[in-house]
Amino acid sequence: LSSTPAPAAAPRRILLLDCDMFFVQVAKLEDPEDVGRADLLIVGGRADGRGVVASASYAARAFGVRSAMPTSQALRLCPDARVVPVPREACGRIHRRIHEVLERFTPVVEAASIDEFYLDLSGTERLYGGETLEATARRIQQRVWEDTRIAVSIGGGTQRLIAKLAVERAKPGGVHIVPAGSEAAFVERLALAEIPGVGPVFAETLRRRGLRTVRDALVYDEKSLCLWLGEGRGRWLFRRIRGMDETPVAARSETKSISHERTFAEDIHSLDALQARLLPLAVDLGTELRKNGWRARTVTVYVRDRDFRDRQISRTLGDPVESDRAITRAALAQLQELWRRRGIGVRLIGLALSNLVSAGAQEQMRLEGIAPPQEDDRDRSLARAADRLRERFGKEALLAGRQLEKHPPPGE
DNA sequence: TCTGGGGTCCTAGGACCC
DNA sequence: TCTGGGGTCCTAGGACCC
Repeated sequence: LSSTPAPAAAPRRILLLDCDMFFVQVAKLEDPEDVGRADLLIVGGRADGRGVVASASYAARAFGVRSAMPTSQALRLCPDARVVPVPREACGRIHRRIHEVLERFTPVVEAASIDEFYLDLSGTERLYGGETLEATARRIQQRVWEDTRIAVSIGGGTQRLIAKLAVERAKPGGVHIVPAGSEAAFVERLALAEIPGVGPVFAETLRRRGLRTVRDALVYDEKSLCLWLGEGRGRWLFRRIRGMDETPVAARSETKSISHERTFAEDIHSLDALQARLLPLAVDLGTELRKNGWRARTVTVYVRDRDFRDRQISRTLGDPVESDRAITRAALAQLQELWRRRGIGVRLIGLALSNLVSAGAQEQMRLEGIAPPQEDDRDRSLARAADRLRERFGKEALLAGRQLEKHPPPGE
């Protein structure tokens, strides 16, 4: 170890901007079914009742309504609430507009989710005339409101973890900055379950060790924590409860996987019916894959059984594929195998594509004659032709013919 | 009470190779 | 005759987040 101390780096200036009850705000702006003025508003139901709350207005929360709660339960707590579906398209659109606004303040913007953005303002002190981080945060908040009519809360500090914890203090609609040097003291007051990344299961593991608060855990050295929790989680927790988090803010890395899943109004008890529900997922995912210029090497089919058991089969193909034909063929085979292993009522089916590669960059280096290719040029051109037709005539134009016969589109 | 949909990351075991 | 390590890739399951 060197005896010369490294020069102290200037503390970073990181903000986390969090849109307050984002789905509710977007729903009110879009005003479907005239819910703009509804006080008691729940976003995220489903007509068949098998839905959960994505977001609820503060007035509805006063009745005990919470995110991820079954909508049916929420309506028992708050019978007068209006329920609307998540306005997906609008959420994406407004997300992108907020992102654009933030990029005017710093190029280092990371979208952490649909409604959260990290900003690294390190090195902008001179640009902003020595303005405090708090003052900058308030200007950003004001500008987002003016340009998008979305109210946001902002937390700030020298690290992502601190900004994330601080924003909880800022809600609703405020700004909370943790001064440099007081990170450890800020974290010390918390319960372990409040640390991002400590979920219900981990919290219970810690509780069984007698650890409930950060203070409880601070007395143990790294070795003990690693012994109890394993190397990875022990070290992770040791650093987190001291407010240590060097993770940089960076634009999100490329997408790793894409997936679609569908929960049925009623459990499905036949392989035929399951296959019919899998096909549109495959076509939608294939379309998305090709639109982004990707190919996928791994296909995963998963189900949630009637008894809430989740099962999956994933297969990695010899070559990455992009055609509906190849995706569908793999997916159907995997579904059959899932059904063979346990043919019980199914409430949800899902399909995921991962191991994504860019179709352009993919080297054509496979060894001929080892194994038949998963798809050929004809499959790929067919899929692309189908994409063009769907673009012109709508999604229903080309769903598998069998599909249309069994499930005719609603007449109008 | 009766549990959505979209993701990321981690772990552990087995296959396979050197 | 009894049993190496290390590395990578794949698979299944699960925790966690919004």
